[in-house]
Amino acid sequence: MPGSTPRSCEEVDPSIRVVELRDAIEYHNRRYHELDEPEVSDADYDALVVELRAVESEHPELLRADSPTQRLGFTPAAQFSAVTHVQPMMSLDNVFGWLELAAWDARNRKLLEPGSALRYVVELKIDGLAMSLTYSQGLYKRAATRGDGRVGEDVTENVRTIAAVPKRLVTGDATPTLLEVRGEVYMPVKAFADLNARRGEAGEPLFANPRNSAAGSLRQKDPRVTQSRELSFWCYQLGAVQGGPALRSHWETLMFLAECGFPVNPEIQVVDSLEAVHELCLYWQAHRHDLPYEIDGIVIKLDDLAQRSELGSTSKAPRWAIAYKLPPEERTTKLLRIEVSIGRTGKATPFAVLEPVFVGGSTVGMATLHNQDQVKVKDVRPGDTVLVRKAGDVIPEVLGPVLSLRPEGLAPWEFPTLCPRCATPLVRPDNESDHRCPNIDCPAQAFARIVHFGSRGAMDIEGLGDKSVELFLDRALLLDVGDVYQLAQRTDDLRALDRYGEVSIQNLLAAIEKSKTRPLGNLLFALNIRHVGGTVGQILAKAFHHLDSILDATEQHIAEVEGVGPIIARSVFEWFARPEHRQLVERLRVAGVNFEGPAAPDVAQTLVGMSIVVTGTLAGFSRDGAEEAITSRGAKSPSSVSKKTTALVVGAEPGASKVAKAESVGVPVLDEAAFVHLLATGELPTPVA
DNA sequence: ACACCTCGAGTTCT
DNA sequence: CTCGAGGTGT
Repeated sequence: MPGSTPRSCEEVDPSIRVVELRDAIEYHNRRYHELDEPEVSDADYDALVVELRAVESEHPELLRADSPTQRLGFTPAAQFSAVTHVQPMMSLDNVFGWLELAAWDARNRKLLEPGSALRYVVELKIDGLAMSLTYSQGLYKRAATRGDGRVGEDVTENVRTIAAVPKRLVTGDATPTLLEVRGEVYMPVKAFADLNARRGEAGEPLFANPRNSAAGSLRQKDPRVTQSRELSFWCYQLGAVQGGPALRSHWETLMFLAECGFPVNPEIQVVDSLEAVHELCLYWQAHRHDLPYEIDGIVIKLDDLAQRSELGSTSKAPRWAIAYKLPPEERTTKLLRIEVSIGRTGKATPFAVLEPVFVGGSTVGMATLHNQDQVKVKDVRPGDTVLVRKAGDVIPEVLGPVLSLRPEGLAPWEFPTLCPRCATPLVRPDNESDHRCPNIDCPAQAFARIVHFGSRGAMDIEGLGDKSVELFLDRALLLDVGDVYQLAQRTDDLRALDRYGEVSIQNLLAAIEKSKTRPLGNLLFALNIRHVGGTVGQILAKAFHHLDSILDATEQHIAEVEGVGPIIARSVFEWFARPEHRQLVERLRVAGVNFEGPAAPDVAQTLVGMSIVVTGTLAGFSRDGAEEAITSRGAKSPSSVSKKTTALVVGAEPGASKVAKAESVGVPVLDEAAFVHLLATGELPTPVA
């Protein structure tokens, strides 16, 4: 039996010893796992593995990708370093129906030689994570996420644990020296359900959907966790390749990949008419849930590789492929009851409490109904079966009742007359559509005010989220916004709370201390003045420079500010006129909160007069960071595209509606590189035809 | 008076 | 994201 020889590296040629050890470990692995007849104790087995790892780390040149130390995920990932893709991983343009699909096809035919016959490969768009796998001399070398398309994360060690990903390719005599493939890592619905069941039992938070679950499983520090998650993989595209066979069509490519040992989805089909493509799209639209994994669309690719290179790509996406997006899913569920929540300004918002239903990738239990009129227009009643969908893929929306299923004699819903929290009669002013709780001391309002005070864009106090605020209110550590800066004097009470150790207390107090330096615009936003949001807060800060100037200003004076009309002016003036608000301001002053206007701009004002909208995820900026980069250079950054928008910056996974709007009104669309250039120089890239 | 942009506010789930 | 409504320009 191999492996029983003495194990000093000095006595034995390491290159021979490595082979002995590998063979021995493989041998015992088989006895253990396949034959269920182990010959050695676990400790002896472990010793072999330890020795192999030691030899390999002393002689890295002997390390091989198919070594058991690698395959079994023993090596923890070195924390996801960045990988620049050899060929960028582009996203696909979307179409939403036959007309757009036909338009895509018509454009292709125009660009290709007249009368060319087209064949299409129709693939499922798996809802997982796009991945680039690299093989060197037929051995698994590296896995990288798509990232922003140009640079992704190195997840080699985690992906190595996925059984469906081949570690050694089955190639005949023609092993490509380098092979890069693209595919999707996903979690089968069954594995997802099992995982969540286990997590539920263990009291761990549940994953919302298989996609998030797969993403979370891949981002594990310890590959053994990834290994336990039953991830799988479909391969759908060949990337860079050196020394492979000559391929003329995508279908041939897929066959080649399958021969190499890559899992290729069995549902992939080749058809030669666009009508047939569309038929398949409609088929999958109806049968998406028959599959053991989730899909979010259909991908259509031109089969002929020569035609593909003739068509080429735009900066964003290849012309030769398109994603047929499945329409947002609609489901019916029971409307259990309608409740009313009270916001920080006292606004009473009705919302639907639903029997939880899985729609569009997550389980929905609640959905806003906006106001009384909306409830009336939709005519939804507690007890109804209602149609629910995702608006913009995220926010659940109640579309309306299924009248045929309405129980007999179901009464319309009446807006409550009393505040659900403090029982003060709700008021609805004439000509307004909102009900409000007029009681400024309503605990529901105080709660929402404090949460808002600490939120991002306002005083930005980490550790003062809704959970903590709820707890502090409950223990009377806070009554309202003004008490936040007195928390530092209540450390003994904080320590008495179960969930608060010394570290979290110090973190919270440090965050509160830091918030005292926020600029005036943030403070104004934080104060919960009606009609003063982030933007108006900045406008007022720019106009007055100091909180005391606003305190002293007349209503007319405030209304003269550009962008502030009579209604906002009155709201601001009346807010500062109230004694309890004056008192709050003095408490903030005593605590040492900064009252002064925006710091003088220390970046070049390259974007004055522009209006730049951002959508999707950028690699180098957070959402707020991008906005900050824009506004600090003198431009506006509204959240929607209009004719006046200077440019739309598109990151990964952009909002489709914004991109569509920008294209329809002719607003230039920039990628991140162009955005960076714009920030630095104020120049838009010259449009390419 | 009207059209059109913007903004505020509340919202869901991770 | 959606709705309502404020601000501005015609």
